[in-house]
Amino acid sequence: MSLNKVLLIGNLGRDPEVRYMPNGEAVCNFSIATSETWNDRNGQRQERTEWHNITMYRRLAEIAGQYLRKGSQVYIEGRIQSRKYQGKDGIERTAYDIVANEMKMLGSRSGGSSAEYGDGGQAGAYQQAPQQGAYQQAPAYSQEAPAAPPAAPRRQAPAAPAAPVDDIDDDIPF
Amino acid sequence: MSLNKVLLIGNLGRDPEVRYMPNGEAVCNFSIATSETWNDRNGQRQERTEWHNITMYRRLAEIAGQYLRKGSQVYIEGRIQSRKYQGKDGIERTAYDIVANEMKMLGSRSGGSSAEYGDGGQAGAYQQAPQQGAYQQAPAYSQEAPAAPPAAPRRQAPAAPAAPVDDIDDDIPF
Amino acid sequence: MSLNKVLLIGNLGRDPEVRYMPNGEAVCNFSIATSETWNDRNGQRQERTEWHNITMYRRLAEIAGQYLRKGSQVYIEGRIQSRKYQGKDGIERTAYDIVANEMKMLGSRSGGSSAEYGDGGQAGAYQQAPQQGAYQQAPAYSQEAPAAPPAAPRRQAPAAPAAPVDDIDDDIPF
Amino acid sequence: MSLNKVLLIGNLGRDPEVRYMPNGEAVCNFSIATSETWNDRNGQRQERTEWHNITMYRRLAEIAGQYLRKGSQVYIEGRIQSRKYQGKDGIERTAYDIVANEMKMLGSRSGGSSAEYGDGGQAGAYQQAPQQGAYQQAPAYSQEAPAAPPAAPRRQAPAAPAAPVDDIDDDIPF
DNA sequence: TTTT
DNA sequence: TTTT
Repeated sequence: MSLNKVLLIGNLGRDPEVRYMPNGEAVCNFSIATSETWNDRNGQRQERTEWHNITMYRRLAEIAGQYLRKGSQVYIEGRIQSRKYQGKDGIERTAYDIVANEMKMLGSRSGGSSAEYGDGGQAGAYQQAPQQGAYQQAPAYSQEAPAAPPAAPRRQAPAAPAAPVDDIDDDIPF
Repeated sequence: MSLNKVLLIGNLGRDPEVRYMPNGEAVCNFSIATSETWNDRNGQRQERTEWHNITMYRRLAEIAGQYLRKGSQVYIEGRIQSRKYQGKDGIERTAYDIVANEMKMLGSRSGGSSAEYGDGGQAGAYQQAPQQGAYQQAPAYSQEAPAAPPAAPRRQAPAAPAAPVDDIDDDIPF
Repeated sequence: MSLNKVLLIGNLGRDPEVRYMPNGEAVCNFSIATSETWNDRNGQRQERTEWHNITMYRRLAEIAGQYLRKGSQVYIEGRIQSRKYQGKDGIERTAYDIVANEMKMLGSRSGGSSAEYGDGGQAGAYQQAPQQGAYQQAPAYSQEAPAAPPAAPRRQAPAAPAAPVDDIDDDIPF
Repeated sequence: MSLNKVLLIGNLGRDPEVRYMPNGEAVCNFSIATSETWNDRNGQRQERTEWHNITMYRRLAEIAGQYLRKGSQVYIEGRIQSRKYQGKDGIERTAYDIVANEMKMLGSRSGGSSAEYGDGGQAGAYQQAPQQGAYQQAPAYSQEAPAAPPAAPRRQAPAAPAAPVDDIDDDIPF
C-alpha cells in the first residue's frame, strides 16, 4: 500500500494551456507558485518561491482552461508524477508534475470566485458549479460560457517541462 | 472558499454495516480507531484512542461492505459532517461522521490486501481492483465475489450514533 | 500505526477566546465554518455549512488570540479529538474538537495577511512572522503588539462545547 | 498565502544516508517508492512506481538514520522543494525533493515498528518513542541505542540527485 | 469496538 | 532502489 498525495494552494504564473489528445480528451497544463517566508538567524525576512507544474485531464482540464487565468489562486489536490523528456539541448531530463484530481478556485483578483470539482464531497453526484461574482450557476460539465465569459483559453502544445516559468517574475500579479 | 478534508488510517472496530436507501443506493457505516501515544512528563507511556464514525455511499459503500471486516486497516479520506439524532433517552445530540470519498485497504491481519477506490489517480478512469492474496483482479464496480469471498456483510439498522440515515429502515429492499 | 489528520480552511464565527491553564499555558478556542455547495437533481443550488470547534495550545493559542478575529479566514491543520462534557441540562454529551498543530492566516477582509506557524517548513527553526498590511515582521514568539495591534482578545472560560454558534448567522461576515 | 503539502506512504529503496552540516546539524537522505495500480481498457493490470527523494534535517534526520532501513515502510509529511545540481555530465538539472517535517514508521517486514515524530499531536511536548518489537520506549530525542540496535546507518556522500548538501563532504565531523 |  |  502506498500514498502519494499533494495539496497545493498557489497562483498561476500564466494562463493555462489546453490541448486535446488524439482520442479527444483534454489535457491542461499550467504552473502555480507557492512561497514560504521565514526569518533567518539575523532576523532578516527570507522568501522562497516554488513553481509546481500542474497537469489535468478531461473534465477538470476543460474547467481549468475555461475559468483559470494568470494570477488566479487555486487549490489543487493530486499526486506527484515524474516524466522524462528531451530538452532543447537533446538531453534527457526528468520533470515533475502534479497530476490533479481535484481543484477549487479561490478568490482571484477579480473577486470571490469559488468552485469545487473532482470527486466532490457527495460521491460522483456532487459537482459544484463555478461562480464568478453574480454569475448564474451552471453545472460543472457545462460547456456554456457563464454570463461574463473569460477569454478563450490558449490552446497549444507547450514545451516539454510544462512551465519552467523563470522569466516572468515581473509579470506575476501577486 | 473553504476546505474540509480528513485523512485517517485506522482499524475497524466491527464489521461494516451496509444498508440501502429507497432509491437503491448503498450506505455503509463503520468506525475506525486511531491511537496516539506519547511519553508524559514522568516518562510514562500514554495512549489515547479516538473512534471515528465513517459513512460511505454508493459504490464505495458496496466495496467497503464486501471487503472490509472487523480489524481491517484502512485509509480513509473524506470530510467532517455533523448530524443531529435523537438518543435513546429522547434527547437530541450531535454526532460527527467522516463522509468518505476515498478508501484504500491496507494490510490487515489476514494478509496483504490492498486496493484503492474513489477519484483514483487517473481521473475517473482509474479504479484499482481489490486484491486479496492471489485473487484475480476484478473491476472495482464488480459485484461478483472474489475467489475466496469474505463472509456476507452484516445488514442491519445500527443504533443511533452510527446511523446517518434514520428514516429508511423499513425501506430496505430485501 | 494510525493517522488522524484534518485540514480546514474556513472563517471564524466569533473572536477567539484565550484562557490560561493553571500551569500558565494558553488555550485558545474558536470555531470556523466550512461550506460546501452543489447542485441537486433539480439543478437547485444547495449549500451546507459545517462548524468546527478549534482548540490550540501554548504558542499557537497565543498567536491565534492575538491575530485572529471574527470573520478571519484561516488554514488549520490538526487532529480530531472527542471530549465528554456535561451539558447545561446535566446530561453528558460528546463534543468533537480539532486540536490544531499548524495555522496559516489567510487574507481576511482587512487585507492580505498571511502567516504560518507550527512545525514550519524548516523543522523547528522555521517560524513565520505574522504580517498584517504593512506591519513590520515580528518573531512568532513575540508578545509585543504589532504596529497596529488588534483589539485585546477576549479571555474567558467558554461554555462546554466551545462553539455551537448556531445563533449568530446574521452576524457572520461571509 | 499558499500551501505546499505532501503526504506519502512508501518503502525505502535503500538504507538512509546521514551526513552532518558544518554546524553539526544532521541531514538525512533516502528515497521511497509509491506505486499505483489500475486496470487499463483491456482489463490488463497496470502498475506504475514513483520514486520520491526525501530530505530530513536535524532531529528527524537522526531518527530516520537510526531506525529506517531499506524496505522500511514510512509515512512522510513535508513539502516539495526543487534544487539545482550539476550532473556528472556537467549539465545543470533540477531535482525535486520532499523536505519532511513529520515521519511515522509503519510496520516493516521486520515487525510492527511504529513511531511518530515531528510536530506531534500535542505541540512540542508530544514525542512518540520508537518501538521495535519489544524495545523499551525511549524519548525521541534520545541518542542511546535501543535494546536491539539496528546496524549503524551508512554515512556517505551520495550522488547528486539524492544529495541536497553538496558542499560539506569534507566538513563531516567524524 | 480496533490495532500496536 | 522498495513494496504488494
